[in-house]
This record gives sequence, structure tokens and C-alpha cells, in this order.
Amino acid sequence: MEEEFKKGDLVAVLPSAPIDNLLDYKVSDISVRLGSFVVVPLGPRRVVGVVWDKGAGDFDQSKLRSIIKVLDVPGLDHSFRLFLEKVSEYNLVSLPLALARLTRLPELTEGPKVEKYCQWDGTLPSKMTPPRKKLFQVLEPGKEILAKEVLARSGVGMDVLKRLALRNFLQLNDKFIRDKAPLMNLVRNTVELNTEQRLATDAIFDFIKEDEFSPILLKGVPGAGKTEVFLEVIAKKLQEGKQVLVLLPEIALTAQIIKRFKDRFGTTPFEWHSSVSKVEKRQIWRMAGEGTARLVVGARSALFLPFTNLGLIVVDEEHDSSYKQDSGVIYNARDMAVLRASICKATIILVSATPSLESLVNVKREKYQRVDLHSRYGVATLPEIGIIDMKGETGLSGKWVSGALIKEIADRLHKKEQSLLFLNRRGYAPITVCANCGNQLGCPDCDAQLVEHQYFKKMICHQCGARSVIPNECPDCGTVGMMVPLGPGIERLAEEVKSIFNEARIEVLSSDLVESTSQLKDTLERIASGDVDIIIGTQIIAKGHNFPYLTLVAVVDADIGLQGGDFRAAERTFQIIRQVTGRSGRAEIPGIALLQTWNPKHPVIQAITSNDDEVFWEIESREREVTGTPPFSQYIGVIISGKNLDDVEGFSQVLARDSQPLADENYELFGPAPAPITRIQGRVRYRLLIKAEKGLRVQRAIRAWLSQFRVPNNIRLTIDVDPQRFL
DNA sequence: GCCATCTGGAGT
DNA sequence: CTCCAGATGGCC
Repeated sequence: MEEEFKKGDLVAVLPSAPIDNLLDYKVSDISVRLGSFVVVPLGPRRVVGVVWDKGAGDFDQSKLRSIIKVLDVPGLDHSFRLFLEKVSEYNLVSLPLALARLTRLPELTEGPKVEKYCQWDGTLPSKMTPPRKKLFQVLEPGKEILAKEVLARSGVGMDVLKRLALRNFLQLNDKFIRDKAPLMNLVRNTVELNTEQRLATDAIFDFIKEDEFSPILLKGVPGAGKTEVFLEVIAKKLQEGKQVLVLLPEIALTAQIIKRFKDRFGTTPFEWHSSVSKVEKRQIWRMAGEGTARLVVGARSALFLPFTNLGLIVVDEEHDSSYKQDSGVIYNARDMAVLRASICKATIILVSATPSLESLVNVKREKYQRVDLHSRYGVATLPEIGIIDMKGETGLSGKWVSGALIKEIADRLHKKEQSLLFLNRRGYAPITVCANCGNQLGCPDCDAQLVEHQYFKKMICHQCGARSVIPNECPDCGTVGMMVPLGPGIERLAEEVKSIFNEARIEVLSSDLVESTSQLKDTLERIASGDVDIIIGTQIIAKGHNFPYLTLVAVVDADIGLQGGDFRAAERTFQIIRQVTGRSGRAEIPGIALLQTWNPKHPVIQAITSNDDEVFWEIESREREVTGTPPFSQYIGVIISGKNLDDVEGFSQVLARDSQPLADENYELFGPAPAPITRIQGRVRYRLLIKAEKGLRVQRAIRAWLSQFRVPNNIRLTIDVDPQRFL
């Protein structure tokens, strides 16, 4: 238990208002502990804060003010406070901002969740309607019953209850829900592990040291049963009385996955994601802090629940880019999960079929233990991956499906099997150009290209979301009817495929064509049951749901993303293509995958066909020896943003002018190169590009480099080692 | 972040 | 000299 402070003591409070240092307060009537949430006076206002330390005592004693009250929520323990401090330091956010945004203060201050209870003293109203009769049959004089239960058993509506309560024939009371910790079936296992899963599980158990930070990378091909393995580890940790957190990319948080937890443990785990209500969140937050929420499955923000006894974090699909929070307080939940596990001396399992390079680096540096699952259920190998060299294809102007691919699709149609065409580009055409003057349609608010969407009949900016009408005339030279769409988007590909296979049942799937999650689920189910012949989709179809009839996966443009400044392009392309091609084929019918490419010799394309991340790794490393450049060397973005253009410009010039390049054995900053200023959603954004070796220490290096400067407080700095969206 | 206070430029 | 906008800095 945290240290207690009594009347007359001094405490240092971290306020949720953005103030640079801790503020001293007196403890008056109510005693507080380190980590307690308190309300304190700040100037004319009252703000929520956390008791962070004992008082420094260096402030004019006569000006000291007192804590107003203590909130009825669990406090933040020592490890959580340390975690928040590190998060704030690592992500360049002030501690108060981290506290306010990450611990969900607004939801905490409103008090705990209540449930209505119904109590009857025994008197009956003179007017007995049939619903009232039913109601009073259920009630017992003097006994408090949960209103929900009364309604369910009597079959009457809440309005009947409310009206009777209004006339004082019965009482409706709000009660705090006392925490109901779910009973879990920890020992029972419904699915027998196969030999390999057993071995992997044992390897993990061998590695885990009690009450020590134990980071593990669990790598397994799709369908190898990674989930079964980590469910076993979860069961063990729960048995030991520890709390367990499972992080999933938001999109993967489906009823399906929750059901797997339920099947394994006999009770639904606590869920934490954007569609969980405020009231429920408050309840879960409280229970996490009291240690009664034992198993929480959630999206990235679940990482900031105040667990007190955390023994294990599982980060599923650890490479997934949606672990990055990219607005407000920017952080990568995967990295922060590792941080939290290390502070809590917990086990962390990063799970992926296509691990991120960072995690592979950490395995190479022997920071993480790696455990592999090689074989798929019932299938010996992943599909054979072939290449279609687009250079050999003729008559392709405005067409994106090669003759070789048409043949393969026709073959599947004949055999009543499915084909999937993968093109990771939403909309009709990525570029619209004026055939007269060559002007490319760009977004007025930022520096991205506008993408034509025929479905919405709009030009849409994929960076900031701005929409405008599809122009008939060039905004630059005024020529009418000469705007030409260039390149394929998924809508245009669908158009082409429909004209070739007009008899086939075709389904087009991309995030903007999907109206609701239930509609998406329906479509995926129809595909799974074989009611679709050709699936055309963006990365939305890369994961989830097995497609048993799918035997051909074609990557329409495997070269997307291989050029350009994003230093993660290769890694991303590798991962997404591996995931989508991995869906081809089942035990009964082997599948194939085909890549249409203009660069068949590109190392990444080669690595993909070899189906092995070790090969990918080798290629990237060999590159280093040949070219002399550091591996994975690329630009890192420091984003300077603010509301005022002059401020932003001024500070960025200071940075570019006065900075000293930094170097040591682990990293090298090649000096900042200024990039153009962009405006996105009312804020001015200046991207400072720094060339550096990619590695885990880069963020730290840049932070050190930035510390040479005093940052004006109307400027916000963000380090982004993944600057794709700014390029 | 919010508010009181200060500062300096333009207008009378 | 007044008025106001924008800058500054304290908040315990």
C-alpha cells in the first residue's frame, strides 16, 4: 500500500492542467495516499490531480492551499506513475497532458457506475392494472431487488416502475455496483494442443521468470494456432493470481475473438475499446485499479488502465500499424506495452506472423526470446508464390489484369474455386491529371494528391479527408473535358474485372465501401460459404475469417509502396503481401499466389517469394554491405506544429540553423533537411527530416538532439520514426 | 489551460 | 493620454 499522508502533511500534486512542475498542497481533513486522485484549487479554478510525491516544502508556506477532496477511484500505484513519467518523456508530451489524456480523467470524475434497485414496503395502489398486478407478484415487501431483474421476471416496462415510484408506492434506489469478479475456468482446455503448440508453450514457460521482465516474440505462420499458445500462458498467469492484458488492433476486436476467450475461460473477459460506453469504462477502470478485473482484452488505450498486479501483456499482431495513436498524445502502444511490462516486471508476448523489424532486431540483439510455430493446421506449407513480370505483358494501357492472371482466374471459375485480387488502393484512380497542361489535382488543404472516388462521386484527399466535386475542367488552365484518371484504384480494377468476367459473382471490398461492421461481416461470411467467385479488395481482406474455397491470391500491383521516401515501405509491403497471400489454399485444396510486378528482381519481391523473413533480413543487411549505407536508413520526421505559421516557421529555422549533428556507435543523425510547410485541419505543420540509422535508439537520439533547444510553448513537437503519412 | 497583468502601437 | 490587442507568466 502506498504511503499515507495525514492532516498537516505537505504533498506535491501533479495537476491535470498543463503546468511545468508539481505543486505543493496541504492535507487538511481527509487523509490521502501517494497516487490518490484529488481535486485541488488552482488559481480561481478547481482541477483534478494526482498526489505524486511528498511536498517539496520550498514554496511560501503562507500561500499554501489545501486539497479539496479525494476522488473515489483507485489511485495510481508507484509503477503506474513511473510508467506515465516514462511515457511522457519518450513521446515528448508533458506529464500533465499525459495524465489528463491517457488516464481518461473526464470519465473518472463522474463517479462510479450505478444500477437501479427496487424496494417495496408492502402497500398496494388502489388502481391495479394488469401490468401492475404482474409487477407486484414479483416483488416482496421490504426486499431490494435489481430493477432489471424485476422487469425481466414480470415482463412489464420501466415506465410502470417509474410511475409507481413517483407516487411513492415503491422506491427506486441507485446503488454502486460492487465489483463482480468473474469466475474463470483456468484449468480446463477445450482444444487439445498439438505437439508443436505444446513445445512452444513449454518454451515460453521455460523462459518466463517469475516477477521479472520477460519479453517474448511469438512468431507463427497464419493458422498455426498462436492464439491457443498464448491462451495457455494467460491461463497460467491468471492461476498465479496476476492480471492479464491482451492488446488487439481495434479492427480485430470482434465478437469472434471474444468468443474464443469465453470458450477458453468460461466467462467473457472485460472489453476495452472505442464502442464501450463511458459508464462501463469507468467500471472497468475501477476494477483494474482494485485488481478485480483479471483479464482485459482491448485496443491500444487499454494499456493505460491502472492495473496493480499485472503479470502478462499479450500484443497480438504486434506489427500492426494501428497500434500507433496518431492524434492527440502520439504513442505506439506496442512499444509502450514493452515499457510497461518492464516496469511491472511482467511477461510480454508480442505475437505476429510477420513481426516488425524492430522486434526482429530485438531478437537479434538477444533482448527478446523468440518462439516459433512453423506448421499450419492440416496444411504442410504456405502457398507457392509466383511472379508475373508485367514487362512481358502487352496491350496493357489502362488495364491492370495480365493475360496470365486472367487465365488463372478463368481456371478457378471453371473449378468453382475462389480468386482474390488484392490492390491496396481505395477509390477509382490515385491521380487525376489534365491532358492539356499536365496539372495534377492536389488537395487544397495539404500536399497530397486528390483521389477520384466514383462510389462517392467525389475527389477525396486520403491524407486529411477533404472532399470536392470531380472537376470537368482543369482548375489550372481551364481546359474542359481533358481531366484524365491515371493508375488503378480498386473501383477501376473492379470495372475491368467485371468486363472480363461478366458472368462471375464479384465482391468488391474496401473500407470506404463498407457501410457497417455487420454488413462487412455478412459479406465475409458469404465469401466464406462460397457464394462469391472473385473477391477484389484492399487490405481490409488481409486478415480475419477463413475462406475455405480461396485458392488463388493475386497481388495486382506488388510494386505499390516500394518506392518513395517511407523507410518502412519495404517492411510494410512485405508484411501485407505475406498476410494476404497466406490466405490462399486449405488442407484439401492447395492454393497459389501470384505477384504482378514490374521489378521482379527487387529484393523485397524476392524476399516475399521466398516466404521467409530471414531472407528478407539478409537482403536488407546485404544492402548495407554493398552500398555502405546503414541498414534501414531513412528519414525520420520531427513534426513541428502550431496554430500560427510564423511561430512554426521561426522555430523550424532555429532548428535547421543551430543544430549540431549527433553521432555515436548506435546511430548517426545526418543533420536536418527542411521540408515544406503543410496545413492540415487548421494547424500548420512543418516536417523536419532527419536522416538516421533505423534502430531502437533513434527516438532517444533525436530527443537528446532536440534538448539543445528551448521549445516555445505554442509549438508542439512530435517525433515520428514512421513519417509515411507526411510524405 | 486559463486568467490577470503587462506592453506597446495607433488613435484622439 | 486612452484604448485595445496580443504577449507574458503564475498558478502551490
